[in-house]
Amino acid sequence: MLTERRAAILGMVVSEYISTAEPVSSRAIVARHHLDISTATIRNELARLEEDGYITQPYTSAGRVPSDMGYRTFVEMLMSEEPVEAQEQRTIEHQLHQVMGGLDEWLSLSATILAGSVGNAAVVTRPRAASSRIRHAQLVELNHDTALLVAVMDDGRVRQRMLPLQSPTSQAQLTDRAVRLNVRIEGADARIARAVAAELPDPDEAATARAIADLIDEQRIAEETFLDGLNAVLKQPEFLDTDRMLEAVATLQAYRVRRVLEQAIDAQIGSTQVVIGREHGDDSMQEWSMVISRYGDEDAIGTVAVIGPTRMAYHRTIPRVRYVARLMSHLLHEVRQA
Amino acid sequence: MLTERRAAILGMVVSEYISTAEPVSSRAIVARHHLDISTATIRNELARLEEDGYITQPYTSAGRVPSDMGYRTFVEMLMSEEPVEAQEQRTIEHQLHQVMGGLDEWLSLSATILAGSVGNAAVVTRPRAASSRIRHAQLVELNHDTALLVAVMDDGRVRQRMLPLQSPTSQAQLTDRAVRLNVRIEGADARIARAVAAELPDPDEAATARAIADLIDEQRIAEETFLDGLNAVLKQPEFLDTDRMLEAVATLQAYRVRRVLEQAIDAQIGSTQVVIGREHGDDSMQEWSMVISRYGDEDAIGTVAVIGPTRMAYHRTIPRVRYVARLMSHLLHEVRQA
DNA sequence: GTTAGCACTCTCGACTGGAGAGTGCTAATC
DNA sequence: GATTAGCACTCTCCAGTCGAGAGTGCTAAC
Repeated sequence: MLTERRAAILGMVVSEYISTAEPVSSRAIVARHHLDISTATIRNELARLEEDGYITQPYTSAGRVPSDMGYRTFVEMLMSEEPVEAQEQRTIEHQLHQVMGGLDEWLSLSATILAGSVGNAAVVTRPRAASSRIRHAQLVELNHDTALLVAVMDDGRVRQRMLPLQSPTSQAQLTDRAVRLNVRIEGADARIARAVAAELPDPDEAATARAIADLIDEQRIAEETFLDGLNAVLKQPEFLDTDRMLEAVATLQAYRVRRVLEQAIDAQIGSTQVVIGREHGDDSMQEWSMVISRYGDEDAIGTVAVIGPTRMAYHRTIPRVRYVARLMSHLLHEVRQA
Repeated sequence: MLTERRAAILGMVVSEYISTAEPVSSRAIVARHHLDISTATIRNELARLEEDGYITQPYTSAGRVPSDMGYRTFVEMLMSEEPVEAQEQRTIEHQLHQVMGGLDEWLSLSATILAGSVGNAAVVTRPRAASSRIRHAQLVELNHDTALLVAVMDDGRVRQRMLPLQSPTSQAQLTDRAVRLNVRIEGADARIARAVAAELPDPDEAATARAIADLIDEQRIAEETFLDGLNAVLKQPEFLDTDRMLEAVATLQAYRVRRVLEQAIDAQIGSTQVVIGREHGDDSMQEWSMVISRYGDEDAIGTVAVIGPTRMAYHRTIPRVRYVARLMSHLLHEVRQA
């Protein structure tokens, strides 16, 4: 049973370990918190905590290190979140508002900002429409037998694709064709676009509509991710070893990270999910934690996440991920609002 | 003076060191090449080569390691390029042609392919127009007081920007405005677009033209880079040390790499430039080499480069960089051809 | 239940002492 | 004069050792 005192001691072990990265000794606990009980008492409690699986010893007679379960308990019950100060909020918003480029710049920048703010790697995915629709299509002549199809999607994203043409077509004709197509497919999802394609007699026009349908589909599937903060993570003491560092680089760039984001897809917007170490299904992620938050609205959903070693400053990271996610929701709303 | 025999020995030292990453001993040279001269003779020659600055010793009585000048001589005079076999060419082209996405996908993929092919990091920059021009603009309604400006550039790149509107405008009006604008600014560079803006009485139309001018300018300046192969580089034995590895990650992600690419801007298209170690102006690049090639034509120029430790398989890297650059030129030509 | 005291365990850094690789030099040889 | 065998010398690298130090678990007393 986790008595009140034991819980308090666990909290001290976790936060001490988070800040020092060194196994925590009974003496360190007493000294740091000026406790009125002796180190021996602490040791007794530590022994119980270890028995119950909250902490472990790297080797006999070393200090204690939190287990995944220890971190979990810390996150759920013990920590108090460190709020994002008004000053920091202003700095972040300022940085983000300076870029009037487009969605991509925002996403990339927000990953950079978040990574910097928490000292670990950050991933931001492009928002993905629950059901993607096209807003507007345009055709631009590239050469006599190729056009560029530019499609603006529901969520403000712009996609393009080259389109081989059966018969030579001028820019005027292409514009005309786009205008006619737009009337029929504006607001269409992939299924409707394909239905429209089937009805069109002209092979080039039908191909255009099919290409649009493909783009809508891809839009729904492709989840592009923006990663930053590799340097910050690699400086963490857990990677002070070339093998671990290489592994870390590989892990962060691998597909696995996206898998985790996928799995968190059922999370509520606004809520923040924490996945700690072995809680990942994936073995290769067992030394990593992720703090994940969804942003967007019922129509399009993206993900903001921070990745780092399980020894992560959860009390700082969680509110910051949540804050950036909320910010991204607002930004996205501004763009999507029709 | 670099006698013929001495040059031959230098070549052996360099290629041996490139493949083993170990200081090369006199014995290794004789053994590897079944020479009929003794190790003592080799040692005499090595002493001369060292005196002349082509090689160095990491410490007294260790084997020899090429200096930057040694590599330079190797690249200029001694090596014979290893051609890209037909089989490899086919594989690369196949991979590249499978993506019918757009310029960005090509660039990113070509960096990945090149990195994989040479076992080092590769950078590909987006082609930058010598003088950028707009081909086509389109306006899409986002909400009642914001429109999305989508501009297709001369080189097939699509740029977008949100545009605040003074007065509410319907999509029909926006389309109409775009059509009128296109007549005036198609093919315009930034200067002309600005001149057009000055003549337009409607403030929203003028703002649109100005935004287009800005996009054209940015188009010319922004040199987005696609980097891949971080993992491959970090596996090189020169980074078998956490400090060096961290430094390597930082160097590769830093702005410096782009500086080097900028400096190589005067290179001829088709030619391949090699910058070795201290030949970089930058101190922090003194352990790195880059093989750089330009691609494109007189209208738009991009860069393909490989980055790795000075101990790089130049004879393999140079022809592969050249080959990929040529390939990119062709691809770009297909897109740009009007 | 708490605590002082103490023996015990384990890591870590410093030190040491070859073994091995490779050179430079000298003197003999072609 | 170039080449080569022989050998002393230098330096690295690795394995082993040792002691200091940190921290625990246990016991016995409070």
